[in-house]
Amino acid sequence: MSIYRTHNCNELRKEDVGKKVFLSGWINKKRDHGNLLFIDLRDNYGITQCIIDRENSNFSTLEKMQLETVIKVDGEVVDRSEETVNKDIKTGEIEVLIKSFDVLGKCKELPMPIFSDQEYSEEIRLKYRFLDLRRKKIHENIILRSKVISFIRNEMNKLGFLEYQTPILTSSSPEGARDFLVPSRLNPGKFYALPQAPQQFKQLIMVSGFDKYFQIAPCFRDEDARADRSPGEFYQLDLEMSFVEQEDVFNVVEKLLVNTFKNFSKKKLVKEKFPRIPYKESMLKYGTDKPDLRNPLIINDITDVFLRDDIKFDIFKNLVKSGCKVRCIITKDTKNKPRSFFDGIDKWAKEQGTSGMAYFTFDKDKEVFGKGPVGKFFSKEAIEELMVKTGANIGDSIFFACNKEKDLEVITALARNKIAQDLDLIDENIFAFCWVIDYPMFEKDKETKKIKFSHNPFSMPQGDLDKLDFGKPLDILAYQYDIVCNGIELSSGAIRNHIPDLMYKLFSVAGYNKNQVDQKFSGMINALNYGAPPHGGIAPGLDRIVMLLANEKNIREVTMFPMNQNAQDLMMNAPSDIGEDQLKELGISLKLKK
RNA sequence: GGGGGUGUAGCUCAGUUGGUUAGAGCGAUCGCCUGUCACGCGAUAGGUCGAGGGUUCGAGUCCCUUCACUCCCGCCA
Repeated sequence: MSIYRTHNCNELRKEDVGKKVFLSGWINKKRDHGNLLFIDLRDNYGITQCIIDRENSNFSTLEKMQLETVIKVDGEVVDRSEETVNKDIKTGEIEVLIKSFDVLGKCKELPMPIFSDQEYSEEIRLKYRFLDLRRKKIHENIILRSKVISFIRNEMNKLGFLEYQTPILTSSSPEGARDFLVPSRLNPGKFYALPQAPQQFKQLIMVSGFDKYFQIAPCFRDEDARADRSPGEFYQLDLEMSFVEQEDVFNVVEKLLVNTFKNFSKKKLVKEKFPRIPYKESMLKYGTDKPDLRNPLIINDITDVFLRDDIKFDIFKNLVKSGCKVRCIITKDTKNKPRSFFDGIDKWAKEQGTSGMAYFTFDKDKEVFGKGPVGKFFSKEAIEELMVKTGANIGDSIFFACNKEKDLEVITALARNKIAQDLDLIDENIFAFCWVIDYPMFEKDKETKKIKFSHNPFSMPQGDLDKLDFGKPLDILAYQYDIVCNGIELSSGAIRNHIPDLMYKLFSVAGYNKNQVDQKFSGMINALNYGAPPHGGIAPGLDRIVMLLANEKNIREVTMFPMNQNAQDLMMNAPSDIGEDQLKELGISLKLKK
């Protein structure tokens, strides 16, 4: 038996009345009645009310104890009268009559209260993270995270995957995010990089013949933070399989995610077979490659209609002639919405730095007409064509904007969210998953205008490999796929290119010659020459999965010891200065910008 | 690198048009209280109003600079 406790703080029940017990934990709350003192004793498992009165010689010292002091209570379990039962806690039918107590850990005056639903500044929470983590909500989030991880490990094992570790100190790679670098003492002037993902290693594991790999893998990227993106480090459920096609990966991952989400959340999954949306279609219908399918609104391209002569909306017509497109969103049955709703959307769109959203409502007297400020520019026939094209009915409204395709995608995607919010169309109690598939292999860099890999340079191109047209690289699609849930990108993956010659060709399109490829990806390109199996995989972001399950908007709420937005650990004081001697040993001198 | 928000007691916040000695709740300290579970009641202490500069008879409040935190854009194969 432990010298500290016979039971934890969530264990004692009516049946235990009369038992002599030890409990240890934190003083969560005191209620001092002068001659009678209630103490809520808290540990990881729950809360037990302990009680002592003035008759006991320990009363006055216990009365003075700071909250959050760790004590051991020696007492007896006693029954509570019916009126004093607390139904909110599992131990609420009993209490522990304190005989004596010991202080196990003293506590200074607290910089932040533990027992409170208040919000606190991020700064103080992160500096005193060990206190913050005692609070109920985040304590439960972290436990949830642990349970999700162990559930996933178990599921992966059941699916025949084995977990392997890959190096943390590895080489810098030219594609992708900024690397975190680690100087090498034994190789002065040279640097390791922390892996942005175990991408090459997991492919090497396949070449090594292990068939099915997974890992709860730490990934390091030196990029700026967001609410759903930790600076520095995050975790992926990294997985890879040999002798598979896209479909095989989909089957495994759908099974895993459906089981996980069903097991840990009460929210309903809209579809257990995730819909598949080609990248191009997603950009058109949702304006983004991470569509929130809880939102029923869909974007339509109506550029053609603006070629008609009986539309007098000259601003848009002229833009269309110069190559712009027109896209719209139809809202169902919004005829009677107040003017403020429509103008609100337009005003909001202008605030987003666009030319705004035009709108009218499909209405009918003797014949159909457009009701609203710009309705008069559209003939009866033009309106009828719009209704056919968009599936709109009398009483529905149309919001539309005109711009170059890329800008138009951005604004219509934002408008789709905004309108859905205003009309309260998004069901918060569901998970809507989808696959986004058929990503283009390459894209044009906005600034340099050069061709670059749009996602993963190791992806396998689609189609007949002998007939790929490298003269039109932007038309080449890849076996590259993302999983999106409620508008959040959960993971991306691909069937990999395991054919060295093809790899060289694709890299040459992106501006790397054979030597550069050999040098930068030596381990992998070399391995592919010695009998590589066809393989593919994916890497769902673990932190984001837990965020969705815990219903949190910020990744720090599901991370035990996160850094702040400037990638500083306020509790441990990282990063920190280092001594001259350490620098000298590494052959490094600092030239800091002022 | 750029844009927005916030910064007042240990914590969470209020503070009017620029106007007397900057307030409240929680926490702390002291006192009272034997059935609370956000216990109750009374008192006390606690402030560089993020920092610096300016305007003004007078600045928590207006202006400029700067710092910190946060959200977003860029970035994140």
